[in-house]
Amino acid sequence: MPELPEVETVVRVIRPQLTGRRIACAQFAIARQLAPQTPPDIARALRGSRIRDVTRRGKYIRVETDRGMLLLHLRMTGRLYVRPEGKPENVYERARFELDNGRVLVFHDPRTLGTMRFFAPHEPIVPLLKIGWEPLSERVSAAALREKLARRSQAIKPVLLDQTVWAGIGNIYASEMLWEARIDPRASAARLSSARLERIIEAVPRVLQRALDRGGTTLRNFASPDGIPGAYQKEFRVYEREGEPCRRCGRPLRRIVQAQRSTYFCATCQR
DNA sequence: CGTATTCCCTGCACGC
DNA sequence: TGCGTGCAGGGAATAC
Repeated sequence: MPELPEVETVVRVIRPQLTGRRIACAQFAIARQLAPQTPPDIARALRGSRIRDVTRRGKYIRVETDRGMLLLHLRMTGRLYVRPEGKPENVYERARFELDNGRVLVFHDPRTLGTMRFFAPHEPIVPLLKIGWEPLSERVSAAALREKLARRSQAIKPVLLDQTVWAGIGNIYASEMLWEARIDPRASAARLSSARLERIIEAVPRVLQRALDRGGTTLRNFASPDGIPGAYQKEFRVYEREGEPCRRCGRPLRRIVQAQRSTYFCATCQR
């Protein structure tokens, strides 16, 4: 379940391992993860390319090469790491990129929900065109947020998951942020007061930065490419804490389902 | 346009 | 112990 802090952690580890390296060979096990492109398409495009940089935008990872950009999304169970050359370590290695230094970049993904696409130079990166603010680097005003939420009839929690508002927020941090901001996840996004919008604007980067400082969250399968698990799950205020006491008021936390996803909150101090 | 629904996929917790 | 069931969920596609 990589969200922004987990994806950023991945990028920080693999970036120095990849920058300047040449991709000697690319192999893909599951064509669907590349659709509408095909394994030979992307393999041909990447063979012999030089990696210039590895960056993040929202939950996307950009592997920028001199031949174009490989855009990766880990979805739920994707992992990226660099390992020594040799046999696949296990059956979940869905893509392998052999480097010019005897190492291999691996896209590891049991559930195969992750995606990979290649963009030629100057080709529009469509998935990134409509994506929203970068929570850790863009300062947002209450007026701008109000405008963005104006025609949204949904509750604020599902709206926080919409990547065209802020990019990088997922289900875990959305609940955590609303607890931090003391806002009811069921509140109508379009009708939030300015004071509440300001609290959200503060909580969004604060929660993500704290999680990033802990190396992200490790629940079932996330680990950074260097194998170090995240520690933010130890600081969950609400996520997966149904029935446990609120750390602010002591009342038992609740779980509800919004837009087919679990939301955790305190009905007493989130208003 | 926005919103709701379905689908993709496998590991794992759970109950019997 | 073994097995079936349902849930985990990001984003695309689809229907309305």
